[in-house]
Amino acid sequence: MTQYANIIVDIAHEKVDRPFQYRVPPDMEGVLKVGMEVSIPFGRGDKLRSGYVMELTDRCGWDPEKLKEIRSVRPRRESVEQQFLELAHWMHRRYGATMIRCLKTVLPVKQQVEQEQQRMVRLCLSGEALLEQTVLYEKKHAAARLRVLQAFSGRCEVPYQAVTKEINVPAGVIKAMEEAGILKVQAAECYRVPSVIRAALTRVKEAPEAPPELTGDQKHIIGGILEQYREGVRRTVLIHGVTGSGKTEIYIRLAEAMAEKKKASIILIPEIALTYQTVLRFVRRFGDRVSVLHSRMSPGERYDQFRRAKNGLLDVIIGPRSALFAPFSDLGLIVIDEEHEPAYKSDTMPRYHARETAEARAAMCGAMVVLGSATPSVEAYSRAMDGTYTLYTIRRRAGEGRLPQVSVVDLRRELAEGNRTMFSRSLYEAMRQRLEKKEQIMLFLNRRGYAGFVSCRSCGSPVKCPHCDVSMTFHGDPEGEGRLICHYCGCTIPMVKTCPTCGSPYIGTFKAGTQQIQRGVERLFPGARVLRMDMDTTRGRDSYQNILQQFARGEADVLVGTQMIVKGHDFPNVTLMGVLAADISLHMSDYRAAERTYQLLAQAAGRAGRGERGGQVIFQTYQPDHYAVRCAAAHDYEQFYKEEISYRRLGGYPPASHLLAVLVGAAGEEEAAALAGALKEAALEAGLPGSAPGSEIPSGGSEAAPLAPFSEGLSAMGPAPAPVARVKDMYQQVLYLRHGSTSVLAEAREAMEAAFARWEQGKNVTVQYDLDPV
DNA sequence: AGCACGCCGACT
DNA sequence: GTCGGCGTGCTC
Repeated sequence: MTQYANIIVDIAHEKVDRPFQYRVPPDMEGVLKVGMEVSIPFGRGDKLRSGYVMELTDRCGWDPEKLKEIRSVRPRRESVEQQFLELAHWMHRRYGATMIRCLKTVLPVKQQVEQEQQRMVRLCLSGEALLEQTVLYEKKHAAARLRVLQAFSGRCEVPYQAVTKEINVPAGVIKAMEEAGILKVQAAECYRVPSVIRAALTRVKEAPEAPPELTGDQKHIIGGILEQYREGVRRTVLIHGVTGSGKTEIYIRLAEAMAEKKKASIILIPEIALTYQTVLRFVRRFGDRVSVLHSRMSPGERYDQFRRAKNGLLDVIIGPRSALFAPFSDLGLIVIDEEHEPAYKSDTMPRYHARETAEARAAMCGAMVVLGSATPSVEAYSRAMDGTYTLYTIRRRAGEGRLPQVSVVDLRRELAEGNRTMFSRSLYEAMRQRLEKKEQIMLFLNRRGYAGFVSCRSCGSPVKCPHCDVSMTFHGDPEGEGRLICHYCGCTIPMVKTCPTCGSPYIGTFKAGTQQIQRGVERLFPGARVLRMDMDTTRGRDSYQNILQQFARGEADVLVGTQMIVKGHDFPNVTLMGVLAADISLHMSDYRAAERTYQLLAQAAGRAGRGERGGQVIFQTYQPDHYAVRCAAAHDYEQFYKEEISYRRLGGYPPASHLLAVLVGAAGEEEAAALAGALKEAALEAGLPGSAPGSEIPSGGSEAAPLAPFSEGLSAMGPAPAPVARVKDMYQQVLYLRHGSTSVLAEAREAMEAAFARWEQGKNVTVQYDLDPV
């Protein structure tokens, strides 16, 4: 079957950075696997080069006569590259992106443009000898060589790139000159140290500080994890600890224990959570053996950190999900802080999830994964509940801090009693008191899921899809006629005039922005200084930090903002946190709506009263009885989880099953729908087993043990117009496939890929796959 | 990247 | 002629 192999040759140059096809010798069939390193003849002359098997196939895409044969399989190297190849292959199978895309995600090594600039050409001649050589070349009319010599006028080193690109000298000439002893090419190994690290290093030198005393909880957890590690158990650990419970200190101690064993650690954080304070704490303990990655770094600077990791100069790297691919050859620990954050899911192909990928990488090199969150994802917590993960819970905060008192205000009541403003009477009263006492206030407008959601202002009910139990989305002119669409199954109904639950006419789309709220506060409390933080006011480079610092310095009394104000920094003078419409995010047309709402509300509640003054939190909501609101107010994650997981089981949503989103794009609306329909047919008719025990794609032993699968067979929802139905004049349709096993979904994907290859009508069609989309 | 091929002017 | 050197194009 697999007579041909697509192979990438191990030459770092764009010109050959694509697969070449080779014949698989008969005796290698069955032995040869994707990811293996092989010896192949490449180019003229029959010198053998090394290459990596990208794909095995029975289709020949070249003149069969001209194909060369693989010579031999190279012995498996225990290198990081080998591990990453395996990891790329795992991603390819699990997430369905092309092998090359997976490789590029995993091996940032191929971006050697920057590194090329590091390569220097040095002149070995001087004075007399140089002059002699120049005369000789002039005589021979060796123009290229003369150009090289001229390039050295006034300096003794020239970048290699400058010689080949700018003065257009062939690499062969440089090589010949090097062999003649005129030049020397050398790679200058110098690393740029990120400025944050440099600043922290000076600070630490000037003001050293002893590591903090551990609390009982911390000691217990660190001891437990290290004991599990010593015993060779590599079960993922989930630390469920409220904000301020000292999780960072646990990560630091674990990384220290690893460093003692000469093993490296990767600390993943959501981009926004990386603060100078965190970096400083790590630098105090690891000095220059810790580094960071962040989005403001240039590709070269980022790559330098990877090189430091590869060359054994680092014990710890801190960064966003891409830090997962730091090339440590001896990795001991991967920490994922704020594990529930949606930022851990990639939004480009391959759409991998950092949690799953971390587990896959850890399994390949014997490392351990530790997750931390104050509001764990339902996926992670369900694994803790079924024993796949080890769970540690910290209920107390590390310092004196107490959890703030949360009160829930029913906005339906306010409406019924004639209050049509955005501020309930109790929020108004609380704000008045704080302003009088010169304490600070944060107002959080939960805008996630804001677009197009329709709900009743009398009873609080959103309009839900009759089939899918998720909120429907309004499409059309807000003032005129419109329709409601379910983005899971495509079900469409005309816009309702009265509430289907209570019959009230007060139903419609929610209209309020941070700007209106800012104006509202200024009108109600003239003299109050109000700062606003949202997408509009944080467009500039440092505006995000600037606004937070202004507020921290006490230059404003009220900070109004969207999600970005609930994560991050502590403001000891903030004693009131108001959430203006706690339930908005419940209306996202997404099965994760309740989970996201709980997380945002819990985070918001954690923002107030971090100082010794204690704090008050007010949730305004149209749905005070919803469990996400109720449980967040009571700081009761366990209760929230119980209600949420039963809803997921009932609806057959992850983690009770797995969903594969298929995003189809085409130039025409009909074509997109037709292709999506054809793919659905192909998947359902592939004759896939209802359930296939033991056939899961391995993911480091932590694949969800299916919790009472929703239904035995493969089922499909849709196709429906995608939430953003038209992107760059391409019509998008989305189709969902559901099954308890990711490997069955992978097979379904293969069937769809085959159907897609057959389609090719109009050419301008795209398909993207997204496993367990966020 | 690395190699061969075709081209060009210079010199035994 | 042919040799040393240059620039280009191709590699399954």
